[in-house]
Amino acid sequence: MSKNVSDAPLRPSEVPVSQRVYEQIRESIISLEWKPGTKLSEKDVASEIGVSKTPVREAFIRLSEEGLIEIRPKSGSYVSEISFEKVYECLMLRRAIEMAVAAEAANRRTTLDLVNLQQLVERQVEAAGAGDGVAFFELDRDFHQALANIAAMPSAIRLVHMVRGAVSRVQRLRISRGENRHLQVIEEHRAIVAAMESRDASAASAAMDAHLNCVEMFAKIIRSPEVQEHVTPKAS
Amino acid sequence: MSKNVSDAPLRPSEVPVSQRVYEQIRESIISLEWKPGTKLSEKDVASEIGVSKTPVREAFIRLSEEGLIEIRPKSGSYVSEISFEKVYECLMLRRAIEMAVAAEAANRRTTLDLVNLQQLVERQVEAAGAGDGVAFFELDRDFHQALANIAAMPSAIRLVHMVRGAVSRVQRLRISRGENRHLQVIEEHRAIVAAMESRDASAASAAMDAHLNCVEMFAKIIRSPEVQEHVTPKAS
DNA sequence: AGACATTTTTTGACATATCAGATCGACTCC
DNA sequence: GGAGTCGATCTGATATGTCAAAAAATGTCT
Repeated sequence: MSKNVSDAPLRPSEVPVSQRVYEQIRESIISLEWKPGTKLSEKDVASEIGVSKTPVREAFIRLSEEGLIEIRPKSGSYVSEISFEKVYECLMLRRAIEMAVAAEAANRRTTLDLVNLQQLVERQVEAAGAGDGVAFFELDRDFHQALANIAAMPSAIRLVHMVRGAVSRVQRLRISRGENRHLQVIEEHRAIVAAMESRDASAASAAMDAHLNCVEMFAKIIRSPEVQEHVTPKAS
Repeated sequence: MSKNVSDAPLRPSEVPVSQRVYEQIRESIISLEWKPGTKLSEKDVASEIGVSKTPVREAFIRLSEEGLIEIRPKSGSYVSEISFEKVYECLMLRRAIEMAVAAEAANRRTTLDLVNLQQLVERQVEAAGAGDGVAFFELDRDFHQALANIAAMPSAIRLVHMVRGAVSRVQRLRISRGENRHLQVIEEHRAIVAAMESRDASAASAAMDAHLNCVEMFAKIIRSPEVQEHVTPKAS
């Protein structure tokens, strides 16, 4: 009776604290709430979030593995600087991984998979029509994740997630700028689905290549004036 | 005086304990000294190595991120099972990443880079001639790492490292079997260098594709009887 | 005043302690 | 006899404490 079982079960055990801390810090970094170069003390962050140093430390480890923070032993932890080189590298890596995913998915897709992909694209059409950028963004993520599932490449999701961290900071800036290429994305997704339909691995790979054209993306990013302000000067 | 400064702990600060623990555990897993499914208790491993649980836990986190161990919260940590699906996925991912690296390296390589690559290949020829499998293996690693450096893609190295973990366990088995394709590897490396020389990104990518032909590699792995014994049965 | 040595403080690396969930076996009740 | 239950115990998750290295502040000598 004393235990609340059905009241507002916050599920204190459902999701580990370290995971929550990780996501929270990651969001703070990606949203540029914590600017590049900011010093992060384990103790301070811990007390700010309201947990002990341990989960914060574990989150720091994971974040440093995906390059979002830099841990200088016995000295301090800092939010990683944004460099064009790093952004470009991550764009290339994501493209490479997703091309492989698309190719493999084209080989493995079932009829049901195809239908699901088509539905995802349709829902993206709706979201774009409704001007719901957030939903569109999530559906885009779902689309790529669905491809990874079809390809039976779960690790690819993890790798892409890691690599996207570096890009997200600058992408967020561009998105908030009002720019959107929803209609173009939908067409590109349709091209990928079409390749899936014909089980054409090379076509799927090529369509994904076009979808994640890193050169063009990078050019757009570079042009964005908001990004310029947040990027680290070349001399470093 | 009571503190031993020069006794056994040569450089207590040189390399972090958690890093050493990580490498040690990783080696134990990859060498199959710790077989898939083995239960790893933080406490036991800690006392076995002679450190506290904290660095062990940090090592566990990193190892679980690259899929070598599986942490079941509040229950236990286990050495991950080897599955053909996972091995094949990791082969594909590595190939995809390294193809991108090769393409970018072909675009960026300087004359000095080219010379260094050629020297690396020559040293591989010597190692192969001397039958020094270990040196050959290390030079192979150096070759791929050099490509990543030329391409200015440091994250690629990390990703490949993570992905290789899953493959290393079965590759180790094949290597110990006496099989080696040193001469073939050298030829493939030469093809990559040739593409570098002509700054031909697509040729470099294709050469790397041939070098890391995952279908063929996977077929060889599957055939290997030693591997069969260590892989997890499909039903699981 | 400026460069160097010292100390003081901050910080993360690591150790230890505590807590709560998961497991498994013994026991009970049907 | 078997299914369900309860709890002893093991385990990882988290909190707290300790310590040494690095950076910053201070003092000192030239």
